[in-house]
Amino acid sequence: MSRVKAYKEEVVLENAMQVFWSHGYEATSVRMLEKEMSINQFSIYSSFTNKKTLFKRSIRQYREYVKQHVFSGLLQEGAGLNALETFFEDFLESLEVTGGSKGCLVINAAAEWGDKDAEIALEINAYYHFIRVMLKNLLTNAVAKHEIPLETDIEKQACFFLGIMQGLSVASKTMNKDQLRDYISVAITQIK
Amino acid sequence: MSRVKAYKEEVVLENAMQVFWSHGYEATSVRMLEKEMSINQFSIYSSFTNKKTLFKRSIRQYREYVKQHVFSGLLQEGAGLNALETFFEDFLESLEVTGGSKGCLVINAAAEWGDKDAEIALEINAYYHFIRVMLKNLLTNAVAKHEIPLETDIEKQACFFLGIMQGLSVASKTMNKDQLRDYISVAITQIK
DNA sequence: CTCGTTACTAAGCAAATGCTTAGAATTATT
DNA sequence: AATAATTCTAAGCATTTGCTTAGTAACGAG
Repeated sequence: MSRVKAYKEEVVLENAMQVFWSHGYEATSVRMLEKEMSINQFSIYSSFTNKKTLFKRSIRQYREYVKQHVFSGLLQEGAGLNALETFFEDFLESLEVTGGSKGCLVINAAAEWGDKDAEIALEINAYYHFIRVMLKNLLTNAVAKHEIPLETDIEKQACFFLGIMQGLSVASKTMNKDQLRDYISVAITQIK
Repeated sequence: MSRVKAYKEEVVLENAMQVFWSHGYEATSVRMLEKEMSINQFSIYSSFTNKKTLFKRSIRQYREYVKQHVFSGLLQEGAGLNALETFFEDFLESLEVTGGSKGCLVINAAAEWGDKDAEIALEINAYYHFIRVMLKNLLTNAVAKHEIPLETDIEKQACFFLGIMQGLSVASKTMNKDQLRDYISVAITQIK
């Protein structure tokens, strides 16, 4: 049935996500997108409707990305407090190479959009939900391993560490490594 | 000496700051600014050079604004842990009226700009410095009042609470009151 | 090979962007 | 009242914005 697409939506979407991640929504133009996606505007709009829809898809794509490239250690079967500490250490390590980080695409989106668009807010909350569930599993494991006290309020601590990650996302853009290390250190120490 | 300005720079700057606070840098157009500032483009450029300079001035203006309207309790002579707890409680209270908050202008700027512009990064760091100093004073008072342990690492805790505020700024845009309460509760409990 | 459907190219659209400018209006000084 | 300096009005500038469209190319089905 007719001509076939010369690109795969999943791969051009990944590229779009990277552009939005680097520049945010407003500062990303469709011209930038067509360059980085290596397709032209017609194809963008035919596959993704409009810029906002492409952005929503990028948020979902980002979630898949971090599952594989950022949170893999935290998502492993039985991951506990050690995994969390390693995650933060690795994050700090990755900083001295790059300088300031790009932060988290979704948290950047939350800062940029806030509550203004209901559909975007939905995507943001879905991402937060994913993080919170991941953290709750991890904390449950940590209790089972006796890494943290039995009476730990897991729901509460999951909200706390979600907030910590939101802080870390924006703090890592301008604050230096030592300050970030202090920040993380206090967050981890309090749960032991 | 010639014709006199029909506006005061300090008052139109305050208005400009409010627009940037509500919409961020990119999503704020010069047309929006001239409406809210009640002066036209010529006057904007003649008083503030260009959009970016106006934004930098707005960041400084915001610092003065929060000194009076947000952090007044924390800046009072001898303010300690009680003041900090009250601050967070008041913040939570203010949320159920508004729905999601606008967050902090400077933290929004950090999320939007990151490290990309050296001058903006400087303004952001100046603001962070102001917050950190305020927190250190507060924590020093708290130690003196025996509200928190004598051996408290004040530098470390100041970095921690600065991070907490960054997290709170973005979290308060989409997360609900109960989740935010959990987040704050853990942060406060750990220091006692 | 032809036909019908879909994808691609490239040009183009109106609207909005940040910023400038020519000319009129207003003021303190002389 | 005349002058010189500055502010204001409003139109206009080139460029960029998100998005569309007319024409052409590719491909599977018959």
